Amino acid sequence: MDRSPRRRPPATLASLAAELGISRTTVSNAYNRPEQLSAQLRTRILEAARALGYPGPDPVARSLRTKRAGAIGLVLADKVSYAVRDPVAIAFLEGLTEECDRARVGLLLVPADPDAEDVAAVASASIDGFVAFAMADEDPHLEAVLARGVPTVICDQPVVPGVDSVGIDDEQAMRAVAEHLLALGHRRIGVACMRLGRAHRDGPVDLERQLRARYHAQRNRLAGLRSAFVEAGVAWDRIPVVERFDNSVEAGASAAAELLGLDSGLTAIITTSDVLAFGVLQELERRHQRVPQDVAVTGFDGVKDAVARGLTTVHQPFVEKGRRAGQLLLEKNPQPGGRRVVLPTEFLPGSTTAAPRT
Amino acid sequence: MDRSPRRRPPATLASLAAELGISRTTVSNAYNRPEQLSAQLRTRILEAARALGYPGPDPVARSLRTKRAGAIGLVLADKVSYAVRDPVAIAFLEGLTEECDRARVGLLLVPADPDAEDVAAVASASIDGFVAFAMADEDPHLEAVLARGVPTVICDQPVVPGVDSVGIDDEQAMRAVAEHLLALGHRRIGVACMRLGRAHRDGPVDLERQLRARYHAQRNRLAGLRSAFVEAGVAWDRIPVVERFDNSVEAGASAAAELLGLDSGLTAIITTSDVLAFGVLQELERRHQRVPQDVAVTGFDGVKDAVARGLTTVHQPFVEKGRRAGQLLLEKNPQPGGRRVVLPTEFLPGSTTAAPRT
DNA sequence: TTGTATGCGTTATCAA
DNA sequence: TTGATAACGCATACAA
Repeated sequence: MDRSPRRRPPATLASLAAELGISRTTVSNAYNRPEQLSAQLRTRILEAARALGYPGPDPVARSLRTKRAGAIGLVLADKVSYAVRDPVAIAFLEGLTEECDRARVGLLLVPADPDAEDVAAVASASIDGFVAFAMADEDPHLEAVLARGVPTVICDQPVVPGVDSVGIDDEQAMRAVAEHLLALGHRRIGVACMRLGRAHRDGPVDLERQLRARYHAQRNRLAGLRSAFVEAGVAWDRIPVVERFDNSVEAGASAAAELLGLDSGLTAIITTSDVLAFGVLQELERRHQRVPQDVAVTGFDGVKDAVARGLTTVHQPFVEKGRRAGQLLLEKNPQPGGRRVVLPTEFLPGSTTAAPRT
Repeated sequence: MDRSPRRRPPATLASLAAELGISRTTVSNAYNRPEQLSAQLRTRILEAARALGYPGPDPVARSLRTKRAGAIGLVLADKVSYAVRDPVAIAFLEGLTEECDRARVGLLLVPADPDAEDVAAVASASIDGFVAFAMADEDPHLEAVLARGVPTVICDQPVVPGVDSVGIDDEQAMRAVAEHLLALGHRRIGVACMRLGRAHRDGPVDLERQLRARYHAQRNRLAGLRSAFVEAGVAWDRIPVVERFDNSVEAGASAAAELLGLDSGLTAIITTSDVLAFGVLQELERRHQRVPQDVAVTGFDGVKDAVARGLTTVHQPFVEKGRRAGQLLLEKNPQPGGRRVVLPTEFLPGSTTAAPRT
């Protein structure tokens, strides 16, 4: 990544000025303040620049001087490639990039691999502000973001004093799902949730781990289920909960298999993401279990595919979430931080839930 | 976006060193070369940093000094938000971000609104290299990319001497579609293509405009159709071709309407993207025209949805395309530019094409 | 293990 | 309309 066709040291503003026998200021103005010099001189400068292979003012040096990078950074709890693989992340990006376009700033996707404690990418991102999306409570990458001291908006994370945040009421949203299934008469229900900590771990989750979950959204969604169950007189400790590190269809399928292994008489499986729910559906189909007759299934997020397939789920406005995050970060007249935006969710009953058979 | 809780001028490496009565070098080492100083001193420095609110070495200043930004830029022929809306762009990003993750660099999405001649974002992006994706031949943003003189890989664009490129054989790929329909017996065929120039323009396209199309992929796909038709003895100038600026379902629907207006006896509609094809299908359904019995439809790209819906299309390996672009740009041992990667495509006959009636 | 000196390439300020 | 000067904040070669 360093093949340059040049010989001599690359031209700079200074070398160009020297060559022309004029000052650096004038050369700088030729690029940044065209009206500050005669069109004639400007043309001469630009031509000399071309002749010398001067590519124009160095962006980094300019940023150093102007204290503007012209970009904001997005950090999420995973590799960069996750951001363009997960439908929820993509939808969030849709809203966020809309605001970037409006403000004419770039968006830097910053790597934050949960397997790596390597925070360098966060510390060395040349940006004017950060959006942190769905990160674990003590993720060092998150701490690095906060430590940068640049304007920041956090999403789907616990409130941090003085920092703007955007989110939903996960607990309340998930209660709707539980109440729906309970009202239908389900009692033997399994739960498949996403990662609860930064370490790879798949398997059953005890109450202790549920309460200590490091991911705000997962913790609160489980809490919503728990309180609804308890209120309905269903012993929560009888409800099998399994965790999957990856939020993938495959993970959902294996979670379903594990749940049915724990209790083959389950009449419903609740998941904390639509993607996991797709996996559950897949596994049930493989086992020739009918949905919803044999097993009811629910998701969370309300992504397009889920709605199209009639999955019972909860819609959260992820595009709007990204948009609001962008607005908070990019607004013209900076406000003091610490604002809190809570977006509404909507329970979407679908065709994957019904009353259990007798 | 500028709310800082600080009073005095923000701390720097120098001010911190001064405060501690040590040299800047040592403070720098505390961050970048921990093994170069005693753990004790290092701790003292880091603590003082925290106390003074010093967020660590400034990334921009560091980049200026080290000549590394730790990020690459992606420029495509549209706003940033397009990159996360179009399924092909998303898939390309999937491959590209994989390589970013591997190389531990960030990805900067650079705005290049076709409506704006504003090239500043490209000129001022702090990056170590560029990927240019599907840009118009004389797009000023593309010229700005090339002018930057940083390592660059171009995708789905005409070869530029000395610049690495990745692409497919659009002409050949599209020929397969034409030959398929011709073999089935279709003769009255309409074509819906994507934008052929940077200016907004929807409507019929004459041969002149086809030949002068500024978008490499569109130009070649049309050429592929043309040569196949001519070879089969079908007069190309009888084939209605309509253009749509937006690559959207709505655009596809309106293109279908326009084509049927031009020739209500069409037995097949060819599109140059799956997304447009979805729109065509939608419009045909609205008109109670059956596919493929009344009208056959083809797409291009082979996106997931298209395959799932049985659209007759051409699959191109966009994920691999992004991956290869990333590899060329990020490889450890830089090679001289000018390499050319041409990826294979695959014609995928589906259920949306059949012989015309009678 | 620590410090000194220098330069990275630019823009802002102010004076001419 | 143009130019001189002074930062911007840091890392590196080299000396101590």
